[in-house]
Amino acid sequence: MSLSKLIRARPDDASPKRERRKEARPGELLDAALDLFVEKGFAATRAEEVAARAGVSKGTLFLYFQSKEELFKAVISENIAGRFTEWNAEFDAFDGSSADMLRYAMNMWWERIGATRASGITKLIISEAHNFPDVTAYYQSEVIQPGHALIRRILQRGVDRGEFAVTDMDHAAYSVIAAMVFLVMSKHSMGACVPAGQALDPRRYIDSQAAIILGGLLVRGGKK
Amino acid sequence: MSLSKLIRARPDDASPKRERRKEARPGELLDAALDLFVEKGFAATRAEEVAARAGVSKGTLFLYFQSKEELFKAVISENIAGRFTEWNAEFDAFDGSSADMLRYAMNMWWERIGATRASGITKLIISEAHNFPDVTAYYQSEVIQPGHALIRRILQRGVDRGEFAVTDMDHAAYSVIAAMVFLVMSKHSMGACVPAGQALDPRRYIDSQAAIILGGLLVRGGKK
Amino acid sequence: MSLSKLIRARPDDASPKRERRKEARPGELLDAALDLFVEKGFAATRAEEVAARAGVSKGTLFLYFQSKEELFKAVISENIAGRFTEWNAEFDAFDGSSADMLRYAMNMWWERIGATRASGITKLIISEAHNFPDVTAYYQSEVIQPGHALIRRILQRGVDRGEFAVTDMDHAAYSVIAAMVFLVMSKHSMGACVPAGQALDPRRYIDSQAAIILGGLLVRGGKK
Amino acid sequence: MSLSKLIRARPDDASPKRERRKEARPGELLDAALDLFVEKGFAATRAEEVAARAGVSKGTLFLYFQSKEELFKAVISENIAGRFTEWNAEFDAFDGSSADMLRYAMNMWWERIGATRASGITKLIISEAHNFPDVTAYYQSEVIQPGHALIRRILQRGVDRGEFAVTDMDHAAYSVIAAMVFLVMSKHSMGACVPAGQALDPRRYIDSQAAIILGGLLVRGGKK
DNA sequence: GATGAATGAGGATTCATTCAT
DNA sequence: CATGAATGAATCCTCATTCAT
Repeated sequence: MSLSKLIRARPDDASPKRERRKEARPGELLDAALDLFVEKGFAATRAEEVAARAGVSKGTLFLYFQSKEELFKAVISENIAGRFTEWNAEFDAFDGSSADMLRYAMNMWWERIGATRASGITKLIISEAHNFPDVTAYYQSEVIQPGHALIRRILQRGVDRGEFAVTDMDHAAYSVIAAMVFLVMSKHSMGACVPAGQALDPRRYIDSQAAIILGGLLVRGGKK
Repeated sequence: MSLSKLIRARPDDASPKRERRKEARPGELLDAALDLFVEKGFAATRAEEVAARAGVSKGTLFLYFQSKEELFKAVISENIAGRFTEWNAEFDAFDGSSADMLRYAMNMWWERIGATRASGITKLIISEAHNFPDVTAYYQSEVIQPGHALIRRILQRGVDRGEFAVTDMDHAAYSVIAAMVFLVMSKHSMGACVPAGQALDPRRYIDSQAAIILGGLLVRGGKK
Repeated sequence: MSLSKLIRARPDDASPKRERRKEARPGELLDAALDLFVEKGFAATRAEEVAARAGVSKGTLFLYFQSKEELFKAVISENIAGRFTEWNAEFDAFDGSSADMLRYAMNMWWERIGATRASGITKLIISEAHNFPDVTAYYQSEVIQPGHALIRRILQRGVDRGEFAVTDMDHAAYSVIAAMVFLVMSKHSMGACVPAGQALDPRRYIDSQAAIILGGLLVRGGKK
Repeated sequence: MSLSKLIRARPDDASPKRERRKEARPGELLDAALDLFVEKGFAATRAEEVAARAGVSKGTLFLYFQSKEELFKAVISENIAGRFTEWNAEFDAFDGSSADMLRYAMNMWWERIGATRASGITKLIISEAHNFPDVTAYYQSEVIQPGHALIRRILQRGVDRGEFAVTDMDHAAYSVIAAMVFLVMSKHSMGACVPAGQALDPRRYIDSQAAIILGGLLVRGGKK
């Protein structure tokens, strides 16, 4: 065994660097960060690993992001928070019944968030938010609030159009959120709480939850 | 210098430290640990904090528990794992219908676990299990397995007595677990995912979930 | 796994206590200490282990010995230092030639020290003395000095009786000590520096070293 | 908050700390480590002290060496293990009699190891090997084995050329090693076992030991 | 005398972050 | 812009020693 083998070549578990792209972009860092945070947890992911997976050096990460927490916020922004504008616009243009709109919203969430890597963010927030108050605050104001607003908006539309009868708007919105949270949990974390691997079918779960929720909302005799 | 000079004549001098002592120490430590783990997370809680809250020094904690992880396992044992014997005995003696038995089980869980500090353990496992494989393994074998067995046992009893028609035992058991996990999450972690504080009424949630589950289990025309 | 198994029953590796003798004596502690110190090293032996092997509690050890270092000194005293009086007396009474006296001394050392557990003390001093200055000082004054004096005394007797011609007394004494140190090292520590297990025959080594030393001391034509 | 706000515009503020940097760091650390390990013992030397003597911070040490034990191995490699290749080459080219070769080897060892700081390593192994099995194993395979092989090689050459008559190769090799170990011990550790400071003359000791060993090896009437 | 519960100083190692190049 | 060498705060755990009982 030679001396050189006894000297740390490189920080221990720096993942195999992908081919360095000349113009390493913040985007690649965000990508790598999302993967690693979801895979290993936020606290357990080392900044250097993120940099390595993005094919840049540790220093570069901090060139673009002030801190690991800011990186997390940016990941949230990139994958969820920053898309509300687009989603809101989409709903502005929606033309069908409010029941369809709600079903559409829930399915769209599944397609664009729930079924994608982005769903891991929700899991991360649930798991680790406690230790990172800044991130929690950011998530509250940039995701929870707009998300809740979006749902209320659909419900309000139903009420305004005489389709829904809503007594407690918050509670109704909450039912929708609960379904989504539940799907995320069963996808990411329930492993530890469930013995075998019988996964829930998400589409069917969404449909059945939507049906239950609408059952409680629809004006009797009104349009479906 | 002769041997006799090396043997001490009398205690040297009184230092300024001494404290009380008991044998209820482990209990006090487990108590403090549960509180702090739930409040701050397992990883984020320092061993010394646990000791301090129990009113002892750091060293004392390690006198009773080999490591922080062992302490966690002991917390799990004390609050959940160690109580399955008692619960199993209770169900041995249960006399009513299997539907009542299931409702009773779910409500009992809420009273003894869900509504108590112990529910925090489930949250901890969901949040941090990933980083502590030993603890996860312990929880799997000492909580998940026996818990699952207990539920299956109730379902099997229903089948054996002609009350339930169960096609997929695992899936049915899973529905029960899902309800409990959901309650725990909404109590401990959903804060981050829900805007206002409209808490779900756990009793009603349990009742409604039990109704839904039983709706899928009961033999038509059979005894309720 | 029950809670009680998760709580440390007893300090980890406290050896199996021998049957507690009603009158645990310092002697048993010294015995246990010598064994353990030689086996594991002084620093690496925990006070509690010594106590356990002696069948008493940790507290009792400190009742008899002010500190672990004092215990070490007492071990030295008991096994080596304290026996010089007896040895000196023995040599006062010695009647043969000085060459025989030297051979006798070297062989006696082997029988009473080198071949016994006590030889481990020399090894300990060589290995660990550096970190325990008090012990070193004690060993110097209670073993090295009297031992050296004893050897010089033999040499001086040879000179006084016209048997030896000694030019450098210290150097001559040193040759004797070197032989003994070498035997101890080869018995206790050389393992790490020697590949196979071809042990040196100590008796023959002593004889040959004695012959060499005497070859340098004896007056030509004088009595052997 | 938009994504662009999360990306840092400029470095925040200059903190009051910065130091020099090089790539000769490992060497400086190995140097400092050898000094301190020999001076205070391996276990008794704190990692931070090594770093401080090398003029760097604690963290820097662990940047280059995975652990204190790896640092020790690297010290061994740098000072002894890594030099066997060179030594073997030197002996490949040796041209004189095998007796000269043996004398040369012993003297060369003294010059390059025995008389230098590197000799402290042997002492460390003898003293502390017991508590660090990994280091012991490394030393065995990287120093003891090749060293023994080197000596046997010289002896075998003597036999092959009809110069030596060797009955027990291991025992002969062992005699050579014993001389070297003895010198190391008298230099580093015997202090504790010898009263005054009359140091042995190493050169003369080596010569006399070589003579004795060769006395037992040389074929009578053969070439010297 | 004995006990053993309690203490707390001491040290290796990790990793986010900085900054000279 | 990018690098990566350097930093040092933070934390678990051990074990000699004390002292109330």
